[in-house]
Amino acid sequence: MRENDTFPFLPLREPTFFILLSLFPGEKHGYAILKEVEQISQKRVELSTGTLYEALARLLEQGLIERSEDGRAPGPGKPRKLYRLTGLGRRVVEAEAERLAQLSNAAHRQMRDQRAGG
Amino acid sequence: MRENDTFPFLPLREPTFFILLSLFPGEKHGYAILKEVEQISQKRVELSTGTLYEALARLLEQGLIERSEDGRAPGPGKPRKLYRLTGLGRRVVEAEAERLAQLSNAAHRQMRDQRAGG
DNA sequence: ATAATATATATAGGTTTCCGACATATAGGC
DNA sequence: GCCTATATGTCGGAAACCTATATATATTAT
Repeated sequence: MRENDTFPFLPLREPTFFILLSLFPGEKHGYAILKEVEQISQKRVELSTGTLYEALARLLEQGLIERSEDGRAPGPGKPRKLYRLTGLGRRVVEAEAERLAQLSNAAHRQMRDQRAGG
Repeated sequence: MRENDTFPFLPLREPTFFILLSLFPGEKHGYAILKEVEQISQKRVELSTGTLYEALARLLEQGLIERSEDGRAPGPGKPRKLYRLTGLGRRVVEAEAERLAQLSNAAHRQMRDQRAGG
C-alpha cells in the first residue's frame, strides 16, 4: 500500500518537522538547514548541532531523506554534505502538516464549545 | 511577569496536549479523560494508562492541573480522582493551540512557496 | 454463586528524541 | 598568529512515551 506508509512516522517532534520542512524547496547541507529553521520559525526554534546531525542520520536510515552530490563550494568549514527529501519524506512532511492543521482545528473547536456552554 | 509563563512548557507532546484539552470544558477523572481523548481525536489517539497516569502526576507537580473533590459516584472500579485545569494550565493549552496554528501556517507557506517556484 | 467484562488507578522497564557540552576542521579578516 | 564564522560530529543525561503487568470494584451473563 502507499496511502498509509506515512503513519508510523507521525507525529514528528518539532525539530524533526522543521528539518524536513526546510528541505521542501530543495537540497541543503546541515548548517544551511540550521539557519533556515531559525528563519522559517522566526527564531522560535534554534537547533543544537547535536539535535541536527543525529536527526539527519536517523532520517537517512529511515529513508525520509537521501544524500545528493556534495557541493564543494569554496568557503570555510568542513566539506559540506547535501541532503534532499525522498518521495516518502515528502509525503511524511505533507501528512504531518495535515495532522497539525486538524489538531489545531480540533483544539479551537474544543475551546470554543466550552465558551458556548455546551 | 505573566505573559510568558507558558514558554517553558512548550511544545507539548500530543498525548499531553490532548489530556489538557480534554479538561478544558471541566473537571474529569483519569478514565474519563482516556475516553474523551479518543473521541475528540476521532480515535486517532488512544492513550495507554501508563502515559495517562504518569502525565497526570507530572502535570500536578508542574501546577498545570489540580485535584478537585473526589466524586464518589456509584459505579465500578477503584475510587475516582477528579482533576481540573489551573489558570496556568489553561494558559498553556491556549498557548499551545496558538503555536500549532502558527506552525501549521508556516508549514503551508513553506510548501506553497516551493510550488510557486521561489 | 461465580465467571467474564467494563471500569478505574498505578508501577516498572525499555525506547526514542532531544538538549547541552565538547571535539574537530577550514577559510578569511585583523 | 588569533579570532570569528562556517561546518560536521560524538557523548551523556533527561523527558516523555509505550508495552506489559498488577490491583480493585461493580455490573452482567451463565
